[in-house]
Order: sequence, then C-alpha cells, then structure tokens
Amino acid sequence: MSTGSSLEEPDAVRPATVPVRRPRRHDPGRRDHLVSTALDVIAEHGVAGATHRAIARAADVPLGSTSYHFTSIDQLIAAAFTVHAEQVAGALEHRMRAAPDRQAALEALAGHLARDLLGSKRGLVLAFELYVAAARRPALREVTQGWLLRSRLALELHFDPVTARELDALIEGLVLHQALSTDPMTPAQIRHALLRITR
Amino acid sequence: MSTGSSLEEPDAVRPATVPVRRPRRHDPGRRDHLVSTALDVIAEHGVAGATHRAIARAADVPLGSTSYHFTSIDQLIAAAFTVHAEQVAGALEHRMRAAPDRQAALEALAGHLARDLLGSKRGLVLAFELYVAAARRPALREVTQGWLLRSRLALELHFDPVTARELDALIEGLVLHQALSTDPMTPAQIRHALLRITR
Amino acid sequence: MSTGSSLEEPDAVRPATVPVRRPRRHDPGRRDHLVSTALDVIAEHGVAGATHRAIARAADVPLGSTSYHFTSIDQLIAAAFTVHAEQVAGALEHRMRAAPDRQAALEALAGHLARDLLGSKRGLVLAFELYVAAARRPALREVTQGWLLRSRLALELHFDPVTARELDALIEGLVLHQALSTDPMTPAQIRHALLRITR
Amino acid sequence: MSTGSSLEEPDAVRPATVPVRRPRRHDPGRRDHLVSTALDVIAEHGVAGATHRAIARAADVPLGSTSYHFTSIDQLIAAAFTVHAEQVAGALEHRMRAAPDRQAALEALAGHLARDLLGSKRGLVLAFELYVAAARRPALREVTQGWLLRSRLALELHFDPVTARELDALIEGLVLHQALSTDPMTPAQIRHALLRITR
DNA sequence: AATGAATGAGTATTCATTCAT
DNA sequence: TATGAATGAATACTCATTCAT
Repeated sequence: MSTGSSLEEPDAVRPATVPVRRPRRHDPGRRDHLVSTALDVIAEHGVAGATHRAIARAADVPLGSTSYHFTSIDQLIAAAFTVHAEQVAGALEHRMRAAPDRQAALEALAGHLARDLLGSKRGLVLAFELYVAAARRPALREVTQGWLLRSRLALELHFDPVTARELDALIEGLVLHQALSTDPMTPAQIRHALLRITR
Repeated sequence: MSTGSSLEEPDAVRPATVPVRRPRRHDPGRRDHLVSTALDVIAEHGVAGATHRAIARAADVPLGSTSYHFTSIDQLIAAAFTVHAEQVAGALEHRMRAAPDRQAALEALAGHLARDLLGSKRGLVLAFELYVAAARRPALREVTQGWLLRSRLALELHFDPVTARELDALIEGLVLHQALSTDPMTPAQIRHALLRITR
Repeated sequence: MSTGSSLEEPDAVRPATVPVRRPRRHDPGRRDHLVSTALDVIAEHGVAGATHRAIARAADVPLGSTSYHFTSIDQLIAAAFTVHAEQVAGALEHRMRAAPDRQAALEALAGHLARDLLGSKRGLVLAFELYVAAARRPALREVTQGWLLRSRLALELHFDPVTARELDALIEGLVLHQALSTDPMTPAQIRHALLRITR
Repeated sequence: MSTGSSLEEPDAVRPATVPVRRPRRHDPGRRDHLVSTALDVIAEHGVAGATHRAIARAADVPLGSTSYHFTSIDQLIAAAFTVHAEQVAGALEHRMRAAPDRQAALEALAGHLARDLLGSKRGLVLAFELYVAAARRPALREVTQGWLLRSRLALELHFDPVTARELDALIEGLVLHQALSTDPMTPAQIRHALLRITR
C-alpha cells in the first residue's frame, strides 16, 4: 500500500517541540463524534486511509480514545457505515412515502439520486468504499444488505417487485458511472433512464 | 503468548520473509508473471493486501524482484489492472462484433454479464477493487475510463448512444447487486432487465 | 442521528472495556475478593497477564475499583502472593506440628509435596510465578524469604538445620522437575528421594 | 555493560533534535548478535522486559531489524533460550565426560553448580526465566525438556538412573534456593548435599 | 466513596523502499 | 542484472493510571 495519503501534518516529527497541551476531559458524545468523523475520513481518504491516527487527528482527540471506544478499527468503520446507510436509506424511504403517486415517486427518485447519492462527491465515495469493504468484511455485508433491502421495500411502495429490483440495480449502476465518467449524465438523462425501466 | 512455531523447522529460524533458496537468475517473462500474479493477489486479498511481499511470495520470486521490475507498488498494481480491463473490454467488444443483430447482441450481453463479470467471484471482485482504487489514484482513472469508453463503443455497434449508456449503467448496477445480494438475480431476470431498457 | 444505529448487538458498540451495567455500590470485602481473584488470574495467565482489566473482569467489578483499592497493580499482586505464601507455609507448618515423629514427618512432607505443591497445576504455577517476579521486585523478595524461612523452621521441628536446608532445596527441585518433565516422578520415587537425603 | 540497561530512556521524545545518524549497512552476523543480545536483555530485565525495542536498543540496531530476522518476539526469545540451554547442558556433558570416576564426577558437578549455574546472577536468572516462560509457552517446553534430558543422560555416565534423577532435582532446587535466599549455601554445603544423595 | 471516561506511553508487527553485494 | 538484508515510518492495539463526576 502506498505510504501516500496522510493529512500532511507531520505530527510525529515534532513532539518534543510542541506538546500541544490539550486539557480536554469529560467529553460526552465523544463516541458519536468519532463515528461521524470516521465517516468523514473514509470519504476523504478511503477505508484504507481510515486509521486510528487519521481519525483521532481529524476528531481532535487523543489516539488512545479511538481504541477506548471501539474494540477494533473494523468495528468503528462498521459503525460509521451503518450510520451512513441508515441515513441514505431513511431519506429514500421518506421520499417514497411522501410521494402521492407513481409519477411523483419517479420524480422523487431522480431527486434522491441527484441529491443523496450523486450530488456530493462524498455520498458517492462512501457508497463505493462500502461496497468494496463489504466484499471482504462480513460485518459490513449486513450493512449493505440492510441498505439494499430497505431501499427495495421503499421502492415497492410504488412499483412492482420486479421493477423495483431493476430500478434499484439501475440506480446503483448510475452511481458508479457518475463516479467514473468524465462526462456524467445530466438530470434529464437520468430521468429518461428511470422512465424507461419503469415504463 | 507463543505463536506456536517450533524450533526445529529450519526455516522458522531464518528471516521470516525469505522463502527458501531459489537460484533463479535471468528469467525473461518475470515481469509479466509478476503482473498476472499481482492480479491474483488483488482478487484474493484486495488492493490493500497486494503488498510487495505478498506478490513476491505468490509469484515465487525474490522480494527484491518486485521493486526491481516496477518503480513502485502502485505502478505494479496499475499494470495489473490495465491488463485486466483490456481483457474484459476486449471480450465484450468481440462478442458485440460477433453478434449479427440487436437480438443476438442482447443475448451476447447477457452472456458477457454472466460469464465475464458475474460468473467468477474473481471478475466481480477485481472490478470492485479497481473502481475504488481509481477513485483515489489518478493513474487508475485512465484505466477505468478507457474501459468504460471501450465498452460503450462496443455497445453502440448495436444500440443508439443513449440506450448504450443506460445499458452500460444497468450492467454496472447488476454487477454490484449480484455481489451484494443474498438472493441474486437469475439469468432470466437479468435478460428481462436488459430487454426492458433496450425496448 | 444520536447513538442510534448499531448492529443489533448492543454491547458491541459500547466501549470495549465496559462489561455491562452493574449497579453495585458499597461492597465490603471487595478488597479481599480482588486479592483472591488476582491470584486466580496470575495462576491462569501469569503475572504478565494480571492486568487491572483482567482482574477487574474476572472479579466482576468495575475497572476503577482495582485502582481504588490498591495504589498500584504491583501492590495488588504483592498482596495476592502474600496470601498464597502464607497459606502454603501454614499448611506445611501444620503438617509438621501434627507429625509425632521423624518418620511421620517424612510421610507428611511427601503429602505436602503431592497435595499442596504438585497436586494442582495451580500451586505449581503460582510458586513459579512468584519466584520469577521476586527476582525483580524487592517487595516480593520479602514474601519469598518469609516463605522459605517459615518452611525451614517447620522442617527443623523434625530435622537438624543442615538436613532441613537440603530437604527444602530438594523439595524445590522436585517441584520444578515435576512441572517440566514429561514423565514426572511417582509418589514412591519422591518418597525415596526424601528418604535418601534425610538418612 | 553495553548501552546500559534503562528502559526509561525517552528515545521517542527527541527524534527531531538528534537523528543519531547510524550508517550501518551489511552486518552479517546480525542475527546471531540479536540472539545473544536478547539473552542479555532477558537476564537483565526478564522475559517481560525483553521487548523488540529493548533488544534492538541493546544490540544497537534499528527497531525493524528484530522483526526482520524473527517472525515474532516469541521466536527470538525461544532462539535465545535454546542457545543458552545448549551451552549449559553442553558444559555439564563435557564435565561429566572428562571425569574419570564417580568421585571426580561429584567434584565436577559441584563445580558446574557453582560456576555454570550459581556463579553468576545471570545464569541463575536465565534458568528462572526459562522455567516460568516454559510453563506458558509450548515452544519453550521443548527447550527445557531437551535440557533436562541431556543433563540426566550426562549424569548417568556416572550414576544409576534413580540417583541421576534425584541428583538433577536437587541441583534444580539448589539453584532456586540460591537465588532466593539471603544467606546462600557455601560450596562446602553444596558438596555435602550432593554427597548425601549419591551415597 | 466509587466509577468509568480519558490519555500518553508503550507493544508487536508490517511495509515500501533503498542499497551493498 | 538481480537479490535480500536493512531500515524508518506507520499500523492496530493494550495498559496503568488519573480524574471529573
């Protein structure tokens, strides 16, 4: 693995000079803070770059704190992805529930894709990283499967199971393409694709 | 706690990383051997597990050999992915060229999906790993973009650009779903999805 | 997003080191409980494995409790060994006092060896661990020396000082051999050795 | 001796100030040097104090070097003890072979005890540490058993098996007592004990 | 009085890469 | 040309102890 990455700050090289007094005791919510920071770090440096050090530095907490709150780095990463998956799935569910009819559902879906998944580089990258990490870590499989299931159920509020499934796959593919392509699809193009498969 | 080990195994007392005695000089084709072995290692242990040591061991070459033939581990990994992408894209191109009409093209596409991408866990995992690695390493972006472009061009032999693009995205999504789902789609279901979007 | 989420196992997401919720205040006798538990932990995991955490977990008390009752881990360990040494030395003393004559004393000695020292793996291991720990921690030297002295005085109830000393050394050696040998001595063999040196 | 003990030297706290240029490449014999240094460190700080860092510092080699030459710290420790056991057992064997008769053998034995085992604090401590470490690490059991067996066979050059065994146990016990006692036995007392058991 | 969150130092180990041979 | 010994930086994780509550 490349030594690369790193958040530039060569912290380990100047301990003698600047102790950086950090008198920070009793921080309730530290655990949650670590989880959300971990998600940020994953988004920025990938799962491979989500080390104890990187997360602790980003969260501005001592290194030992990450080990105290989570038995392993994998557990911390799993917790982070779980939070993310539930947010995104929850958002889709909410949109689907709010849609009065099939037509509105499609619109909402396009909005979901554009905003929740493709809008920010962040959402895109997190989805990616989760996919790959899940391929090798059983604990994350549950997260992805929960996400998939919840998404499909939300879609089935408006579409038949077969269509829901195809729709879901298409969404996934669009996300990937968007991430890799140099000329991403426009919202209009996305809407067209969705329409086609649900026709 | 003891790892167990043993004191008699003559090798256990020698440096951990040195396999045996391997008097093998001047091995033309070693470069290629390393590239294809690297791909195997990535498939099995992920990009994160594709270290100099792991690849050298799998290829049964001395440790120094990997550094000798490639200036960095990243370069070796890029070379491996390039080979893989060209193989898969070439396969699709070949299938599309061989298809006499749209109908046959769809069949060939289903076959491509089933065999080249989903058939083996290997192809699936490699695609994944490449996607994620590309998100962070510019050198790999070229590989993925080349792959995407070549695939789309192959599809355009039989489908209009808009359809080709949607089709390509759908394929990507199906690959993902197949990898993550506990109840993967049947070939019939896949064919149905392809038919729908190309209708 | 609160603490929410979590992968079902409620505990896996909480700090690694915190057992459950244990509302137990004011527990007289907890100090003693800690001492005897510490001895158990030493017997099972060695002095090296007798950490605050391990002992607190084994004793089912909160982590802070060990630090609260003992100023340092070394003090807790010393307390544990002291208790042990007094028990074993006391047992020998009792046996020697109870023996009517030299002959009976020898029998009692063989019994002491078999039961108090060799009978259980536990006694054996504890003796060992104490020996080594004492080699480096002055506080424990007093414990071992007290034990030695008390044993020799007990033996001198029946044997002259020179014999007592040799006997004591032999006993020590037998304990060691018993622990390390694959074919330990039988009780008859032990008795034979004792007889010889006291003849 | 050497870098001189000290586990306290805060080496990690002043890297920025004093890089301590150490241009030391190509050091054949580094492996052996590490093994013998490890033995020194064990003698001085115990198995518990024989860490990668401590050994590397004492051997004046970079930290990574210890991990390079030995797959684990346990393996390094086992290698060190093996060397030690073979030295001591070899010395006894040599003494027994050189002794013309039983009388001389006893003299030689007393000398072995005094010089090889009790003479230096070092030999004593090493024996101790090995005993305890062996109780928990199977790999070391082989070392101790080999040592025991070899010693007994050497003794059997001059004594019957029963006596040899008792003699061996006594020796072990004397070693222990010597280490723990405040008033150790004199050579004369040792000779007396040996005489008695072999009479 | 009791607890558990917090933390800095330390532990084993892995790794990409350099470089003497 | 090829190799494997060498090394500094980094990684995950553990631990004794402190201290706010």
